[in-house]
Amino acid sequence: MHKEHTLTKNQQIIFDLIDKSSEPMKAYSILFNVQKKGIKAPLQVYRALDKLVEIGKIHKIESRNAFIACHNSSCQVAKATAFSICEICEKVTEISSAGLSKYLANFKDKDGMKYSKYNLEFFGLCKKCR
Amino acid sequence: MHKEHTLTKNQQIIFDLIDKSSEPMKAYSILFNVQKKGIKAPLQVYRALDKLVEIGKIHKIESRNAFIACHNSSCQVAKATAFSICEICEKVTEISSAGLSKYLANFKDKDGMKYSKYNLEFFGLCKKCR
DNA sequence: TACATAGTGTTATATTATAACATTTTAAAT
DNA sequence: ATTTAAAATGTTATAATATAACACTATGTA
Repeated sequence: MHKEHTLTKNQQIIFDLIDKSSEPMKAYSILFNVQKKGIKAPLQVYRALDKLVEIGKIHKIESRNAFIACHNSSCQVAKATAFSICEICEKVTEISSAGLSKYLANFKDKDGMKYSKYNLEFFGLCKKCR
Repeated sequence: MHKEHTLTKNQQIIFDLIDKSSEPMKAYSILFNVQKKGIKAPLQVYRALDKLVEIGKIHKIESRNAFIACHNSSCQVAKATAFSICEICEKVTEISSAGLSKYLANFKDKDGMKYSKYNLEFFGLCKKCR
């Protein structure tokens, strides 16, 4: 469960936009969409994005440089994320699997190193595109 | 095991550089380093990088926009990659765990979707930085 | 109130990556 | 050896992604 944060005006505007979107949004597409609300510069977008990622309200899809809203209460504040990505239609879905999170949270490498955070991106074809 | 490819001149120059590097290299740092060998433009670098990634000789660390040579014969041609990343010194290590690759290669989500490819990045502190 | 922390607005610039087009090299198949 | 198709190259220009630096404002709290 997310710790509750009161979002600031810019954060709220940008979160709402991403949350309503059915697909991951890129920073400059976000910028274009919020210009009518007074957010004019890339930095204003990136600062809000950084904060939203930090508090776990959104996630960055690293392989796509794009952002989606978090809909997974078990992804402890951006620390453990997993996504499936369709290589044709680019649909991205957050994976919510207790088994997977448990496996990865407990994974230790050969040196016995335990990790505080991970990001996993699966690629394949979604139902529609198969 | 990698299918053997004969690298072209540019590919070989760029692979050698990355392979010798003890840390992931970024595209423009690569460019700077190979300019004395006649590779003058970003596109020449990116094309070689694309090909090297495609054939599995190097991997892209998505969260860092950087490239490392593959030292893991089990990462079937760029289809199944896992890395550990130190958040302080930025040291990146390719993870070679039969258990992990088996688990992820066989992972199916709720829709029974099976994936053809994945990339996993773990974050934490390396031995030195702890 | 005063203080610290976080957020904002703005301009400029750095960094990462691709488009488009002409040419050359390579490998394989006659 | 010659043709041919695919891959790679060289080049200029530009697109897309992201941060630096600085002045200022809002917010919470001691």
